[in-house]
Parts: sequence; C-alpha cells; structure tokens
Amino acid sequence: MYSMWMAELAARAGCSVPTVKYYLREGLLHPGEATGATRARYDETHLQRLRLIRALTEVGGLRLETVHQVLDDIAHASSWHEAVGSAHTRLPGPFDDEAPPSAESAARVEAMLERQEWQLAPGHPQARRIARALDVLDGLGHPVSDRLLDLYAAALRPLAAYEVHAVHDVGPDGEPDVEPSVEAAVVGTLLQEPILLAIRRIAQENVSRRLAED
Amino acid sequence: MYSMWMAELAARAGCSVPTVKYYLREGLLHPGEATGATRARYDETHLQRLRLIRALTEVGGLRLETVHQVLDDIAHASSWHEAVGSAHTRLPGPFDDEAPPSAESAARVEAMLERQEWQLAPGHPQARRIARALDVLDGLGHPVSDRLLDLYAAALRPLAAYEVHAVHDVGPDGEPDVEPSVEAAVVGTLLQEPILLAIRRIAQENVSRRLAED
DNA sequence: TGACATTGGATAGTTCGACTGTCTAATATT
DNA sequence: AATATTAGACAGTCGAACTATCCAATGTCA
Repeated sequence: MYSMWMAELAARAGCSVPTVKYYLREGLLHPGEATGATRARYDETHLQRLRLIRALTEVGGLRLETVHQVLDDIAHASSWHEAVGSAHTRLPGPFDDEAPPSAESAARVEAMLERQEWQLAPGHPQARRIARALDVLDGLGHPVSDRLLDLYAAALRPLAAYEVHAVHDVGPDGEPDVEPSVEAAVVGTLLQEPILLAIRRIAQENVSRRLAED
Repeated sequence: MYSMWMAELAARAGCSVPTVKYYLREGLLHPGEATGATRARYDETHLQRLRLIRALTEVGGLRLETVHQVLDDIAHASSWHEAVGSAHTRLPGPFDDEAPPSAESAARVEAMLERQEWQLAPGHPQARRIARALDVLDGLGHPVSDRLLDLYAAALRPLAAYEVHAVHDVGPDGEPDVEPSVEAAVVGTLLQEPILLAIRRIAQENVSRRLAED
C-alpha cells in the first residue's frame, strides 16, 4: 500500500502539518507506522480519515470532540441499526442543553409521531429538539402548526426510505463489514443536510418570486 | 407602553445584564430611552429583539455579526421577495469560503434546477453550496445520485409552497408593513430547519428499525 | 562522508467569538 | 442621608481549534 511522510499526507488532505500533529495528539487520527525514533509513514487510511474529519467539522459543523465520539460509534458498531441510532443521538443540534420542552409541545410532537405511526423511545433527543423548537418559535410569535409538522413528516417519509435503503443495499450482504455502511449512513445523514436545506431555500425563493411576479 | 430597567429586561430575555450591555455595544440592540446620564428605560421592542437575537444564535447557530446583517436586511426590506432573497444569501451554511465547485457538480445542480423548472441567478450561493457538497461527498466515496437530488426537490417543492404562502398570507395585505412578514420568513426559514432535520432523522431511524426487525 | 533540511514529539502561544468582571460617577429608593 | 442600582467604558476570561517554536534524531544529496 502506498505510504507517505506526514508532509505529503497533510498536503493531500488540504491541511497543515501542525494540524495533522494536533489531530494525532487528540487521538482523532491513528498513529503512523514508526520507522525510527523520529519518523513515521502514513497510508491511505490516514488520508481517508483526515478527509472524513474535515468533512464532519467543516460541512457538518461538528466539534472535534463530537467527531471523536462519532468515529468511535462507527468503529464499534455491532449492528447497523444500533450504530445509526447512537450516531444520531450524538450528532449535535440546537437545544442540546438539558432544558425540558413544555408539556404542550412535547404532547404535540408525540401526537405527530403517532399519526405517522413512528415509534420512538420516550424522551428521545430528536423529539425533545422538535418540542423545544416549537417552544422557541411560539415565544417569538411565529408558531408552527400541526399541519406543517405533518407536511414535514409526509414529505420526508419517502425520502428517508430511499436514503436508508440506498446505504443498506450497498452494505452488509451477509453480516460482516458493517463499518463501511455505517459510515455511509452517518455521512449521509449529516453531510446531505446542507443539500436538503439549500434545496429548500431555492424552492422557497422560487415560490416567493412567482408570488411577487403577479 | 410598559418599560423597564436593564435588569428586568435581561432577566425576562434569559440572559445576563453584561450580555445585554455587550449587545448594545455591538449595535445589535437599539439603545433604551435615556432618563438621565446613567439611566435608560427599555420596552417590549427591546425584549422582542433580544429573544430574536438569542433564537438566531442558539437555534440557528448564527454568529452575532451575521445576526446583525440579517436584522439589517429585515429592517431595510423594501419588498418581501427581495428581502427574503438577501436574507437567504446571508444565512450561513457550509462552503462559505470562496472555493468554486467542480464543473461537473455545478452542471449537475444546473440540470436538477432545470428539471424542476426553477430559476436561479447563475453562481447563486445555494447552488454553489449544493455543488460543493456533492464534491465533498464524492471525495469521501459516498456520491449522491441525481435521483436523490430529484427526490429532495420533489419532496421539498410542496413544502416550500405551503411555507411561503403561510407567511405571505399573514403578511402585507396592501403593501405596507413588510417587516413583520419578512421577519416571519427569515425565522421560518432558519428556525424551522432543526425541526425538518430532526423529523428526517426520526424517519430514517424508523425505516432502519423496520429493516432490522425482519 | 559530511552538511543540511526534514521529521516526530513535546510544549507553549495565538486567534476568534462571545461573553464576564471591575470600576466609576450618577441616580433611584428607602 | 444612606444604600443599592445603573450606564457606560474597558480590560479580562474562556473554550475551541489551531499555530509556532524547540529539540534531537534522521534521511538525503553533494
């Protein structure tokens, strides 16, 4: 396998040598193969890992500590579903403080989940986030209707089915080799979010322009 | 109109007095009405503004400088559509550096927009973001298919229509008073994003669990 | 073979954004 | 009048993510 010194690794990953050293120190990147007291060689696994770290931080907006945890989740994945779940709970979002949502909002989210026949452990972080978001929007005088929640759910349902099947099919054929597809799932969840949001904004602008042009 | 000293304002907005002073210094919050050399009174407009600032930073993840620009956009909005557009370009996302996307990805985004019959100024930031995201995902070995882009667009199209009409209807009946509905649009775009993303994750987890339970 | 740039590792310093603390003179409140 | 607050100025803090400096040991080329 092709191997290189740190300088080349850093250049190919698009970051500086001190930054690579920093990631090594923090345990985000596995050490290279030492070829002497002051030398080590790095290979494509290091390059791949560096690219993943930078994508998760720059695109996904994750903190390095979170990247660490997510990488551990991916590495220790025993089953696909479980790994995706734990990675999801790790992925940050707003409202990661401990403040509980109002009972009203929590109930509205519960009701939405039931209408969709979606099951979720009670107190699930995603449900809490939605409820807290509803609270904040209410407080700003821009409440969100149940109808909109249902529209979101209805729109995302087929999308999610397609996305999950896509990574699943490429993934474990028998059972082994869970890791690549778990990485695909985490990457897919997190790094496709900007695409989804950008398309939403484009769609809104187009609707808005058509309304303005009458 | 009800007015209060800074201490009460801070308490009601859920932040500290020094923080309010900081926002005043930075020009994010308009000064209170001075009642003497060392006193000033604040009213509900200050409270509303503080809540908006905190929602945009904490939920939307905006930096204070960006909040400043977005608030200016809202304040100087001459038309609804234009304001939404400029606010959208200000809202941050990944890839806000100047690096251009690959020609291939740019072309794929163009093609998707044409398939949707969406118009967009060339070099539009949202389109650039999508193209750059495609590049990054390609580089990680997790390419995004055109089919998925189309599915995203198809799923978000009716959502966007509903969302825009919702704020538009509440908005300018004749023509005046654009500002409240522009705020609604910006808030709606940005602060509803966490809800959308959380619902997507929940949907994915449910699909994933069903696959695991067979 | 020997000069010299480079490397890995350790440690300390920098930058940025967002606050937070302290100080002072002036003003409410009791 | 005594005491507690306040506005405003300004300096200090904090965490995250680097970045710079040293050093001794190597690799490389003349």
